[in-house]
Amino acid sequence: MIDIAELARRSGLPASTLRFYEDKGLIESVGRRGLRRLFEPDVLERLSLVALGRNAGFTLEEVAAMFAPDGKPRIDRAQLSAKAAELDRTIGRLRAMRDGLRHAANCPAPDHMECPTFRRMLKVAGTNRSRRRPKRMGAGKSV
Amino acid sequence: MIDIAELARRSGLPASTLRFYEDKGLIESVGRRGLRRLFEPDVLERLSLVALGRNAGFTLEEVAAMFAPDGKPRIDRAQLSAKAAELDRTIGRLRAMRDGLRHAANCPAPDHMECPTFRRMLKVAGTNRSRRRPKRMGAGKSV
DNA sequence: GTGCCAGTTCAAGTTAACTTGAGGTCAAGC
DNA sequence: GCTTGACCTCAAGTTAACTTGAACTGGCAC
Repeated sequence: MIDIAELARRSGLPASTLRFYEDKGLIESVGRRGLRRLFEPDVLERLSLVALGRNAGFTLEEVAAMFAPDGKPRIDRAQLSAKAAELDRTIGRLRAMRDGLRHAANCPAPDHMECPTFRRMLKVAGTNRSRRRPKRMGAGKSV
Repeated sequence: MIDIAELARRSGLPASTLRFYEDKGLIESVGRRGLRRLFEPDVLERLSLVALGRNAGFTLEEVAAMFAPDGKPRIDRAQLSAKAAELDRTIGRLRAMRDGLRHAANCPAPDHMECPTFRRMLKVAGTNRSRRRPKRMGAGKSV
């Protein structure tokens, strides 16, 4: 049984986030001392799972859905594969973009618009429109 | 001189977005026919540049700053290099995550928590916390 | 027993990048 | 000349993931 301050310290997450996560059903407190929440230490593992899911690009809602009602992780392999494939596509796009940026940074052309590589990037940028992708990247402190 | 409907059609962006972009200083209209905005056709290239920047992970504000007051792109090579390096780090993280997801999707362990690879991912997820990264991914329709 | 301070609740604010809605305008077609 | 519908403005709403603020509470040290 650890209190919220302790959990915050050990997880590196602010207490406000822990309350928010509890509200969202991502973690559970097991009681109170006064008003103060008490958690089981294994919530730390749970928080790692949440950080992992967020890192992989899942939304908090998706992460929440990955826990069975009993609290055990219930991970859908097809969903993981799908996310892996999505990451793979993202990686491809980012690599092209990175290479293009590097080129542009070193390109001798006085005006970028005259550089063929730059113009090719422009074309690529104009392709592949897919509306509304969340895709926030951030990790979680060591837990 | 094309009107906003034409620009919307050719850029694939809704008129509301074009107005929004004008408001943000990303594009400029050169006049009106009645209330209706009129644009020079080269705004299309400008929109491609915006799409490119967004693809590379710049915010709209950063993209706006890339245009000199005279309207010509004024691109900071150091900034491009920095963004390339940032993309490179992101790519590394995503690759690790993708590989981990693939493994987890195929892992025979009955409970993911018993899989060493999965546990390693958990550890990694717990590292590398960097607050507030926007990182929206989306492209722009052919322009 | 009492005051402190870290906790609590709940609503509202934040950021990015847009979208939506209400109410208004006007060029063009009939 | 009148209707119409696409465009206009401006404010407010949307989403994700939190943070912040105001008002309150209660275990613990003294």
